[in-house]
Amino acid sequence: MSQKHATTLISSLCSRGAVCHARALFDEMPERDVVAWTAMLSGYASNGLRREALDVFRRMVAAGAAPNEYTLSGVLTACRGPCAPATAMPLHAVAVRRGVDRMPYVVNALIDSYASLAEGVVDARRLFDALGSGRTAASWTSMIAGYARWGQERTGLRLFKTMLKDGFELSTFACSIALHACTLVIDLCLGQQLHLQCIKKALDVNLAVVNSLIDMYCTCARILDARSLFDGTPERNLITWNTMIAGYSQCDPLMALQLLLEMNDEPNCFTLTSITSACADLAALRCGKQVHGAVLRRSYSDDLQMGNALVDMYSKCGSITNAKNVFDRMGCKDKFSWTSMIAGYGMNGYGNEAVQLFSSMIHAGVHPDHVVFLSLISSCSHAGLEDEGWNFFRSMINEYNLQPNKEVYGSVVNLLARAGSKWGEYAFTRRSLRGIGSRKEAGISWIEVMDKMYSFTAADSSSPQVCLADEVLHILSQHMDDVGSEFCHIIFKAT
DNA sequence: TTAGGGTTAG
Repeated sequence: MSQKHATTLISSLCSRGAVCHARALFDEMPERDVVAWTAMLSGYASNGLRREALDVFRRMVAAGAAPNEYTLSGVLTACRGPCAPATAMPLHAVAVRRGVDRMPYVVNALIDSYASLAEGVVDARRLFDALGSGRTAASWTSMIAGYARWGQERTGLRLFKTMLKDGFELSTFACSIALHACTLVIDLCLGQQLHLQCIKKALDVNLAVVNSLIDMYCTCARILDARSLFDGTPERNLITWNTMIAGYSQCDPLMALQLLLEMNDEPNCFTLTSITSACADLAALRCGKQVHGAVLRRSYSDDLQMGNALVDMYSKCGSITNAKNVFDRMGCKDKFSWTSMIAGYGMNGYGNEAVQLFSSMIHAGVHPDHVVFLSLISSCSHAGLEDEGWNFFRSMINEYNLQPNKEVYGSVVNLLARAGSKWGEYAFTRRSLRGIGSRKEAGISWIEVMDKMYSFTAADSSSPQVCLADEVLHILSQHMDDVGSEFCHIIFKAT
């Protein structure tokens, strides 16, 4: 077999996923030119075998074969994202040395690789700007996707509009990325405009576009629009099902379970995470345990998001021992894992455990946010740990420089109101809160509410909660909507 | 004979 034929065969085998056969053939080749090396490494890269792709590249260089523009764009594909086996920079240097760094495919692959890391977005933009009129549709989409990926969705959407102004046709790629950006910033209006454009240009037959549309409608609380698209799609893939199930798990958990039963595909890790979350919302412990069994059978236990969802589910189902078991077995934990477990302790009345776990979290080097403090203060409130809760509130502001949001204020008010007879000990409340500064929420300053509560308490310390009730309820009825629920809970209990 | 961009979970 000639080298040319062998190379064609390697490429063909890889495109069908038969990478091992391709590699066997590659190893048997007596001689390999740059095309053969490139076919092998690109084959690995396109099958997600990134380390292998990079390994072939290194062996190729060691063997003295000179990489060309095809090689560079192939190996750069393997070097995207935070888990990439290498970063773009050394490959960029190779491309410069070989004189191929300005070739369109190579530049686009470089933009894509740089923009796959948060710290590389600026470098990607520099390359993108330098391209000028040499930009292709792929340059635009890689750059827009880079912005959307790293929290600069608005910049991405502005670039998307510039792209259209510059005369580039709306492609399925650009459209799905732009829709994803709309989803991230919850821009239903732009999302709907894009939907209309999709219909006009017949892009709505593309599954990635449809999936992005479904996701956008689910996130923008238009579940019926999402469902109508879902029902109207003749071809659905696992992502379509997962997106719809995830949408339902947020607003109609029973329907999420129903959809799982209708699904023909084998559920994956994404599916089971959403289903676990649906079970959590329904407090359906038996169902949740079955899902956990399915997770174990499929070896999804090591997945971080899956673990977090299971901790949350067991916590909300009141099974704190199971929650802790899952938490302890998690090989890798993030902020959400700790928050779910702390909140789990709190909602099940284990205030001391929540406080201890917070210490462990700090010890583990995880930086707390509003949600952690909200869980903690709420845990302390439920467990009668007023002093601890109040100290956490102060530490949130003074040590961690976090401005309390309305939920945290609500929880603190709850904490103080529950203190009951100890209320007098919090005489410093008003002064301390004044120090924080006034915060207007829904037309009323929380400080004003706290002031009111304080003044009524001071006026009749024998029955502070009852005294609070009428006045606070009056304020709430005039100015509060959803944020008042925590107050109302206290008030109804007190009166 | 070798190369590119997109969509799903807490």
